[in-house]
Amino acid sequence: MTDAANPRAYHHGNLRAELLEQAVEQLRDTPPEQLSLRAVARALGVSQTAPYRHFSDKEALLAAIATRGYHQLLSQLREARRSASNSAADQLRHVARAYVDFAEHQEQLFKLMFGPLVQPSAHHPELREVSRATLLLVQSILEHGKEQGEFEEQDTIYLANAAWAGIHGVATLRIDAPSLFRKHIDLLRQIDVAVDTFIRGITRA
Amino acid sequence: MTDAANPRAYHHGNLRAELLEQAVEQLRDTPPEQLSLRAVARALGVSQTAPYRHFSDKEALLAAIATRGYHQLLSQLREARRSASNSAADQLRHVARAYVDFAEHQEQLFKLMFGPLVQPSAHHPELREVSRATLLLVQSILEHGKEQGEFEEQDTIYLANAAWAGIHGVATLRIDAPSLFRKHIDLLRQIDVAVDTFIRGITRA
DNA sequence: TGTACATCAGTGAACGCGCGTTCACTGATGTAC
DNA sequence: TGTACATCAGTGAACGCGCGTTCACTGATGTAC
Repeated sequence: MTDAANPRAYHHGNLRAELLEQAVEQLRDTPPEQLSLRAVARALGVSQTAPYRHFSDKEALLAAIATRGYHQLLSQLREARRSASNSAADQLRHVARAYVDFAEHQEQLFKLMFGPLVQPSAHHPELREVSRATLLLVQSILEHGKEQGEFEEQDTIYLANAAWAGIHGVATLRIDAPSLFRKHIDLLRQIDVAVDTFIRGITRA
Repeated sequence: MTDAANPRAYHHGNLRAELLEQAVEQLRDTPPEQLSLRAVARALGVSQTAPYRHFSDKEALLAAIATRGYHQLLSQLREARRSASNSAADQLRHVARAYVDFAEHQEQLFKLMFGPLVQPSAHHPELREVSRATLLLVQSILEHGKEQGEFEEQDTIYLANAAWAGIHGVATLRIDAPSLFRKHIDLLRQIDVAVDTFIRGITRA
């Protein structure tokens, strides 16, 4: 999102965008709880109070990052679905891979998005909306499967939640229990086993 | 674990046990990252350096708490399995409920156990062992199901991971995405849908 | 049973740290005439 | 085109905070004879 015509605006310019970018950068190896406004400003060579021109407080910065993260995740999931065939099962497999991939490559950002620091429900309508859209995507795939006669007719909400939980669980355990879930495990195969088992569980006989 | 004969030992006594207990108590409404050694000591009416008689540093305290947590979780899961019938499917259902129940009632402790603050692999062999035992319990149920001819023959490790991920995902989303996973959702039904779908996916035709 | 001594659990003052946030300010940019 | 002024983005010093940890200490408990 850097202004290309203004790569390093000096006094005026795109500090807001640069703050977001730098914060995401720092989330590459810093847990969200340890992210510090001062450190972000420092890395940008700007005074530690400069961020307050663009964000009312730290929480506002975090919320903006999380929102950005959800947009990114959502667009990657949509892209994954688009790249799959018309089979709902196939779409689910692709989306699951993209989801875990996102968590794998943006670990701390993923944690911020699903952590207690920023709660979608609070005063962030945009954040709320975009996080909801993620779940709706999964629901939509299941609906599609039903319409095509691929899947059994069941309560979509609970089923979608179950599917999402399975995917989210793989992503989370990979991060949170690496000693049990990383060694000797082929991640792609693990995802496929989880998704395929789920699909077999809801496929029309 | 309080020494019953010595409920409030004054100068000597069970400070170590009381520190653990108080820390767990504080984890009832404080995220693990915010748990402070000083606050624990303060709550016990003891000087802020007293804990250093019993734990070499903060991390040692956290590791002890996590170990305790795993023991507790493990024993509750075993109890759940014991209370189920001989059917592997039934056992899985009971264990899943106990797992989510634990996470629901000991949210912050659960996060500590699966968070980055304490890593089982490091210098905590007991922690490592007991966290591994949790996964082995799930594996054992699946093996049992195979032996009884209930379940199909498949790679147990990947299947156990998938089952665990599904359960862990429900527990985690319940905590981390309450706005999407709490309202209008009957938790018990949600668990059953997830487990039953999984079971149907691996049941012998 | 009594004394001398070692050990052990707890004290309290002090250290240095990085943090979020406030405040009054400065100097550059944009606008009206 | 030039001047007067308002606005806006950034500065730098300072605040108060709670933290983990160290240090030299004290006083109670346990042990040997």
